Amino acid sequence: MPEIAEVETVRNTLKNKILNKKIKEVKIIYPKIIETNLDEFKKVMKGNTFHDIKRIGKYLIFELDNHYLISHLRMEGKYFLKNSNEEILKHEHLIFTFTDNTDMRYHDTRKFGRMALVLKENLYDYEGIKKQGIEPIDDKLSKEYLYDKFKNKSIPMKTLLLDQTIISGLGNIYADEVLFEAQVNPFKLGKDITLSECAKIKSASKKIILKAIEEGGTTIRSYTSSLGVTGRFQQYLCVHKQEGKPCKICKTIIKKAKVNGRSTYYCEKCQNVK
DNA sequence: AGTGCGACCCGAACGC
DNA sequence: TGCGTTCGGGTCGCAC
Repeated sequence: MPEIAEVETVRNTLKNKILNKKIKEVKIIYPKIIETNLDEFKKVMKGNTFHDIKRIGKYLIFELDNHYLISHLRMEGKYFLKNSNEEILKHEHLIFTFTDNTDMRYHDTRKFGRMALVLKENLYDYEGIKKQGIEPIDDKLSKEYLYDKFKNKSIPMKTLLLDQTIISGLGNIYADEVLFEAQVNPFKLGKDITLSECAKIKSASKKIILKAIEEGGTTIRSYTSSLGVTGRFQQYLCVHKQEGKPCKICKTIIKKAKVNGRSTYYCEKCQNVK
C-alpha cells in the first residue's frame, strides 16, 4: 500500500519515462476515479504534456501546461507504461495515450484511488492537499510542533501518526515502524505523550522514511512501483506483519492488535505496553 | 468540537 | 473441494 516512500518511488521511476510526452488521447474506463468534471478532464488532457511530477504527502502531482493532475493511489493504485496496442487488463481504469503510441495506464484492483484536475493556481484549494501536515523528511518537523498537535488529543498515538494533517505521508506500515523505533506505546493517548517522546518520533519518522525511500519502498501484498520494482524495505521491517516473530532487539514475541480498526504490530517490552 | 466508525472496493485468506 | 465470510487499507463523511 503506497505510503510516502512508495509514492516517491513511483514519482522517480515515472518521471524519466513520461516527461515531455504529448497526450494524444485519454480513455476513461472507470469514471469514478475522476473527482472533477469528466468533460473538462478529457478536454484538458487531450494535447497536453506532462512537464514534471511532484509529490505532496501521498499525493502525486502531475504538472501539465496550465493544470495539475492530482493523483492519490490509496491502497493499490499503480501506473504502468506499455505500448498502446497491448490489450487492456481488467483493472486498468484510465489510459493516457501519448503521440508515440505508448500508454501510461492507471491500474487499481480495488478502485480506491482518486484523481482530480485543478488549475495550477488552485492546487492548494484542493482539500486533500490543503490540509497536509509536515512531512517526516522536512526539517520543519519539530518536537514542539508534534507535542502541540498531540497534547490535547484523547486518541491513541497509532491513530495520530496516521493523521495526515499532523505528519504527512505515514501509512499503516511506517506508523508501526516509527512507534517501534521511537519506543512509543501505540495505545498511549496523545495527551499523555512527553516532549522527549515527540523528539524520538520526529527522528524515527525521518530515519525510517529516508531509509524506505532509499530502498524503493516496501512491498506487501500487491504493491509494485510503476516499473515493477520490488521494494526492498520489507526486509527492514521490525514489527509490521511480524506477529509471532521475536523482537529484533529483545526477542519478545511481536504482537498484533487493532487500534481504531487498523491492525497494529508492536513489541510490548520495547514499547512499554502493559 | 472532538472522536468513532461505516462506506467505498474486491481479491485473498480464512473457516466450515 | 467448495462454498460463504472476513479482512485490509486511506480517506471522507456522518453520527454521537
